[in-house]
Amino acid sequence: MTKTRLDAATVVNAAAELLNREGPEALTLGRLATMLGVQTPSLYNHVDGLSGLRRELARLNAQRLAEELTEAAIGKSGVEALTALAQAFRAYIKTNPGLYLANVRASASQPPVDERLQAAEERIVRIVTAVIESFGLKGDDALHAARAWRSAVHGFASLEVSGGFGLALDCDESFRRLLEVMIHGLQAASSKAENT
Amino acid sequence: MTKTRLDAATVVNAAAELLNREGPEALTLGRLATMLGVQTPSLYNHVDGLSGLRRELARLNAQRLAEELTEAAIGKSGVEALTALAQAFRAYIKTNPGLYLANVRASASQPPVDERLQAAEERIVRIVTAVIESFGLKGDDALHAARAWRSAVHGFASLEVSGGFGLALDCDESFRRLLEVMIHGLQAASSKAENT
DNA sequence: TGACAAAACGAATATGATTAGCTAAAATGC
DNA sequence: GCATTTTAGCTAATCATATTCGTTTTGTCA
Repeated sequence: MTKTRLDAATVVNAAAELLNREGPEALTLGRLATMLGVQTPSLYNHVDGLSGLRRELARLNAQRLAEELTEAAIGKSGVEALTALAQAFRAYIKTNPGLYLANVRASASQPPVDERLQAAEERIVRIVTAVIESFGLKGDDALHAARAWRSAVHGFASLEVSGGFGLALDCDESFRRLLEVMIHGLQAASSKAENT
Repeated sequence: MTKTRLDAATVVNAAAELLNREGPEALTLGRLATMLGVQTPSLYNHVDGLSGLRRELARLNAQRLAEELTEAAIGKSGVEALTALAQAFRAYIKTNPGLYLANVRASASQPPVDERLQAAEERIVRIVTAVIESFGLKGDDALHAARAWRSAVHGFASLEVSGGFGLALDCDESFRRLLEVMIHGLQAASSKAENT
């Protein structure tokens, strides 16, 4: 077991783990360096400071999520695909709460978005839209519906992991019902779109 | 116009404004002190450091939101109330993006929650639940439906202000359709609950 | 007016991010 | 295999920010 040298991926993965385990306050270059058995300035050989690290984390988050969603959707369509996608989405956020929530920020500020981040985000949109289309919606109807579906699932899981649901009411049951509501509503939207 | 002395409310309001205007990075005690024409340590007379300030901001956010929702729901019921509530919720987040998003964190960590924060959060849950009940749902059915509704609206507005909707597709129209989907789905859930 | 309490201040300290310059190890080219 | 070049890592120094302390100023009110 020889001590291998650090690389960017190792640094970013360790940062993601720290973020998930101890939350945003804990993500400090010092902590990260200790975790990796190295001095703080050495991290600058692999990431562009704290803000560069945050950019990498945003990319990692989008790529991991796209990965999970892709896998969940393979070989399914219609209601089955929509349900599988929703469950994968929620499971991802529960596994990566810190990483996921760290990337929900009031943005519209950094126009030069990372290329790989943008690619992964487009991939996510494409997967969701494709599944929605397998549901009978096309064009802008599908895009609006994809936004609705994503809002519901993202919103539920965000509130869940951030403790927004105070009450002692079963979250699994709530999620099941949310999906029922969305599927009913989308089916109605789908019928309506056909009569046009 | 004599120079009035500072108080806690002024400090917290200024912090909220800074957060909304320039985002979480910009919220620093130094910036805040400059903004208020005072030296940094003076702020400690009014708030308990940066983490105390963040607690106050969480409370302010919940109270402002509860306020807006209450006002929007007055004198309405059923679909009309649900729609008004959703629009008020979205409008609130668009007006207070920094303040709102700063309080979506992976928590479940600080058990000694501020009393006024908790009161305001309960108030929000009560308003939403009451409106859902005016829709024909009772007991746990109403609570699950309230979670669903809140997930959808919170999710939509969060994604909207954080730039999560990349495409150049009208957000107002997407929101209108999201509400249609939710209302359809909740009506279906309501009919189903009646046959029990 | 005089005493008390609250607010503000300057100075000092601690932590964390960042930069610079140096060294040693690893990769590369011959 | 050896010389050159690149790269990772280090120490030391600097900067920004949060926080504490003791003191001074400023309002309040008896």
